[in-house]
Amino acid sequence: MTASEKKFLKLVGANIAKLRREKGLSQLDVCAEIKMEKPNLSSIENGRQNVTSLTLLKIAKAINVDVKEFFEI
Amino acid sequence: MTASEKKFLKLVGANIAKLRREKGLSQLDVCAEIKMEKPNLSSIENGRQNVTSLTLLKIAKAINVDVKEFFEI
DNA sequence: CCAAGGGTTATGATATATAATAACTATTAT
DNA sequence: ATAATAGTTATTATATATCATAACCCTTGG
Repeated sequence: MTASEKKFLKLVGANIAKLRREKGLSQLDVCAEIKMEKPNLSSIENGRQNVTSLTLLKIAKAINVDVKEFFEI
Repeated sequence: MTASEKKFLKLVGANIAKLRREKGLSQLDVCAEIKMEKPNLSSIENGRQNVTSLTLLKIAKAINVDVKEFFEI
């Protein structure tokens, strides 16, 4: 994994966390809705995971945003 | 995989293919640049693959668009 | 003090994305 | 007719995302 790839995953994760908080949701709230364990969401929000499209879709639905918002710079 | 998830992957794949063609690139052009085999790109463009963020990043770079464009409805 | 809520880190099992090859169709050019 | 270009389908091996559990660090409230 290159440095720019790491940076990219960090950005995606940070965007998810930011949007989630703006909606007043905890990691646990989101996890409950999409049946994900909180360590895994944490891992994604911290950019340690090369998350798949469908996982992004589930998260986006849970926090009521469009997936594309996760990729805003 | 639910029907709406399938639909979502189809949309992402169709967006990739559309943007690639708009840039005048063949699947092989993109594959050469990102060292991917053409059956795999075909699989993604046809929505048969739950593509990861980093793979989307590579494709986006190769066709010179932002990843978020792959998620436009 | 201790319990609860929110988040992180580490780790192992299982499912699946990716990488790779071969064979196929269809179209276009020689 | 045949060679080349563009794309698809099928299949296998390997890498890794996901799922799951346990243990930890805060901060805040009782």
